[in-house]
Amino acid sequence: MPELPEVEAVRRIAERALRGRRIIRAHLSRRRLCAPQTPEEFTRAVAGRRFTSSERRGKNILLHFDEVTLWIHLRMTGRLYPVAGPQLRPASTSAYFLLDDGRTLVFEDPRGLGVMRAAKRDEIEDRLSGLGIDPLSKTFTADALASLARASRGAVKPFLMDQKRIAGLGNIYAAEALFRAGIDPRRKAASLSPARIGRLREAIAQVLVEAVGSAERAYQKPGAFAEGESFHPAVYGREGESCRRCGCTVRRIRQGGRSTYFCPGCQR
DNA sequence: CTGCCCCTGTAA
DNA sequence: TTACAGGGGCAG
Repeated sequence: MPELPEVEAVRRIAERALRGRRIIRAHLSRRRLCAPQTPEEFTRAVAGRRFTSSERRGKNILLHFDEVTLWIHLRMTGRLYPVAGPQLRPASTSAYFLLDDGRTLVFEDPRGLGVMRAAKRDEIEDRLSGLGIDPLSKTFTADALASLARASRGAVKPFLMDQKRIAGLGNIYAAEALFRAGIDPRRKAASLSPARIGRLREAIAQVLVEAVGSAERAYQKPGAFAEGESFHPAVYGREGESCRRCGCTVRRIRQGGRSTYFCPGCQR
């Protein structure tokens, strides 16, 4: 579920819950979550730590504490959110952190693909050093996108989802950005004209900023971790429906083992 | 690049 | 029952 906008919203919410706080203790009920670290090593590493700051790198969340950094990747179905007390965490919780103000930070993950690790900041930084440009950063310029595109050989949609080039775009927002830029997802990234690269860069930034806002609003609603509550995709998940802009039927194809949705009328 | 894997839930 | 799901790592 989470791409950059959802991850950024989760980070902001976690930051607010953790500011000025200390972790009393942690509990993990799914060993794989922190592998190869053992749950014992993990919980010992974070117990008693005081929160200092947080950051996001692509779809990764880094929570810095004195002496230790907590790295979290939500993958497909991970959820991280604070609840008022320990008794309020749901049965599907795979980890939780008791805070010194009585609240609990819950990590829920029905599919169990999410990952977490507690380690020194440098070690975490090393692991993330291969990530590409964050599309919300100032360095994500048309020139930067152009040089990345020139170096690629494949279709633009899988190109946009490659975290080593651009960090944070996933299946939904890659498709939505291409729709806004009017680009066929099957086109070779290297074949895009400078004008189209410029439009694509703009579309990416625009769709992500919009979606961060929606995600934050959706997550803040009590009880609802409902996704896409306010963000309405133009093409994603709309196979067979008509394009709201040109009326053509939205198509679904496969690229890199995943569904790509696009409008054959608007995207060329 | 593609295909397969990880794991569980949900819808057709 | 099968296909698919917004993640990524791996081998080929």
